[in-house]
Amino acid sequence: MKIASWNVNSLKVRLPQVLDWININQPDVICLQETKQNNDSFPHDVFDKNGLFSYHNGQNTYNGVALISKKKLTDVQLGMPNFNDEQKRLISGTFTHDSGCKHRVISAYVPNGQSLDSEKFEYKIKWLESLLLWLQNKNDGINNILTGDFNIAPTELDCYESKSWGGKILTSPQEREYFNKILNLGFIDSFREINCDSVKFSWWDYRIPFKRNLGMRIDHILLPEKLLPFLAKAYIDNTTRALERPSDHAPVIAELNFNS
DNA sequence: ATGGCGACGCAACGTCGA
Repeated sequence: MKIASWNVNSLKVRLPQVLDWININQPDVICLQETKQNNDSFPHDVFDKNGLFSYHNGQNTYNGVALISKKKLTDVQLGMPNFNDEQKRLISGTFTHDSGCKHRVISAYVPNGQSLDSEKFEYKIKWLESLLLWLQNKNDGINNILTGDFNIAPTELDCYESKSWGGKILTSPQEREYFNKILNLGFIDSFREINCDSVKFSWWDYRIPFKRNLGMRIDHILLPEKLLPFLAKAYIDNTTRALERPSDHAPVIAELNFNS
């Protein structure tokens, strides 16, 4: 099973790149963030034509999350019932393997937070609290695969110039504490499991030339601990960042091998 | 080099992202 997560920063602009990427990489499920469009204008027909099932929790201008899957998903839910959120930042659905085994795949777009003393940061913390509660209550026996743009660089390895960023938004102790609280629910950071000490990024500011590689690793695929024995690969495809008119984020990928 | 770029809504440039 190949799972990918990509903050596309406008699906309207990035749709051709997303289709190309899917055709080349053949993910079973790809989770998108920042589609920046309403459900009415979502290109379900385009995905249909490519033999893909698509599900969207949409919003114009900001936010918007989607699941694109080779198989039909069940129990698709928009948002978190325990948090009445005007911003469309979460969608989940259950993927059933040929074996009958089920996995709930979650596409999350965690708020950015702007700065530690802003109201947006309070909203980010509230949002993360709700996510923790929601995950705790999802104890129906189906494994949760939590993917998305977390807007948190978990450790110093995940951020260029950790001295200058240290403590600021995306790298603060508070945010990292919440990331660890999520892990403590029984998740593993798939990328870090496979790449113990490598420095790789999933986002690069548009204003700094990509070739300088001043980025952060803020997009993640978190797997239930019990899936660790099946984790074959976890990586970031930063080639998309060098394309013409790129998203500022690159796809992150985890491959699970249930056959051996 | 804490500068700069890109998307959006809207039809000029302010807001937001990370």
